[in-house]
Amino acid sequence: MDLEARAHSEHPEALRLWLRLLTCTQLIEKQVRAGLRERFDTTLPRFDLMSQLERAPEGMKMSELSRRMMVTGGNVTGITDQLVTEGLVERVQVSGDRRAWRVRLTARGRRAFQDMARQHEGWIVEAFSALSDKEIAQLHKLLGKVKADVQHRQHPASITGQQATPEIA
Amino acid sequence: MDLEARAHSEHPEALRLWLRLLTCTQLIEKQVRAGLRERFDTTLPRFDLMSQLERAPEGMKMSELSRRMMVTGGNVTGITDQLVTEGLVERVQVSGDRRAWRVRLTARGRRAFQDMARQHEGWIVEAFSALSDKEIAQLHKLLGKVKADVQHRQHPASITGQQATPEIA
DNA sequence: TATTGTTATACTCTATAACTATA
DNA sequence: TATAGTTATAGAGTATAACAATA
Repeated sequence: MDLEARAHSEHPEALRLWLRLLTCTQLIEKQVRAGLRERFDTTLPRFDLMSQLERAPEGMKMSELSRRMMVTGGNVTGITDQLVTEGLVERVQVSGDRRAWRVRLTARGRRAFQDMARQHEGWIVEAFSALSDKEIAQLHKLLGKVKADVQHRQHPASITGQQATPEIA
Repeated sequence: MDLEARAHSEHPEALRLWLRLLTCTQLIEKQVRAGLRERFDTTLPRFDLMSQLERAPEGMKMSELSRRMMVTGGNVTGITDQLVTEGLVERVQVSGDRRAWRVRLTARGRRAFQDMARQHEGWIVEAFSALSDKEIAQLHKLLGKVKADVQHRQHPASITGQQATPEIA
């Protein structure tokens, strides 16, 4: 991997691809953030945390949330505190380790999330409405290669292979 | 576009695609931000501004920078101020409109940018090294459809069609 | 000693809105 | 009046590091 050996503009296609990828993500992300703020008075990280918990009915430890959300632990504490105050999630003791918590959605949190998730899915479906089902699958597959490769390069020893982890990095 | 009519999880493929797109972008973006900070003590928005100027030898107005960078005008003022202080860009009067400026790279700014751009390109080429040239072209094309469609939906009257524009939004 | 989670802090990035100067 | 740019401000989002409690 000799970066210097790569002459400038020898690979302009990769660069153009990156700029386009970044633009697409930013465009969609801005729409989603605005929608979450306007309709549900919430933010993307809060929505992200709740969506992680929705698929873990028995809850998830702070450290696991941190890893999956790709942010450091202090931030997870802050977001969790907000959601606890609003009664949307709760901290439950982990039996056998009195340092750790499991965070899980409350009944109210689950209802609130389902409401948001339905709207959110509508925004996303609309964002990709220019693509056919086949094209969506193609895009998904190509990005899968990129993701696996980048993650492998960032965390060669990782076996879980699900998400990058700022806590480890 | 009846969002309510779209039953939950009726289009899980679009949702999965979005999560993967977001993850890929975040993974690469974190690498780029870290690299710019560690090696050049700079940030992505600063790099972005300079890269816009590199392709406009005669400079670019603040409003055009704002539109292309997809951020509001106040932020462009702040970033430009920093770069002016460091001697990397300069403000030039626009003849015929005493309200406006052209911002352009100084000779030193151009040299500094070329240095950063070479490294940056290396990081990006590496990030997409799992893809063949053909796959990169496919991905670029598919994302092009998404971009055009999302932008058209956000700014139906726009003729330029290059970038979303927070100043208009 | 190492790990889980919390606290405190600081900085980047961004949008909003009020403002000045000019068109 | 409208536009170009600036200023002031507030808030989201994030990382770092020091810390307490427990393993």
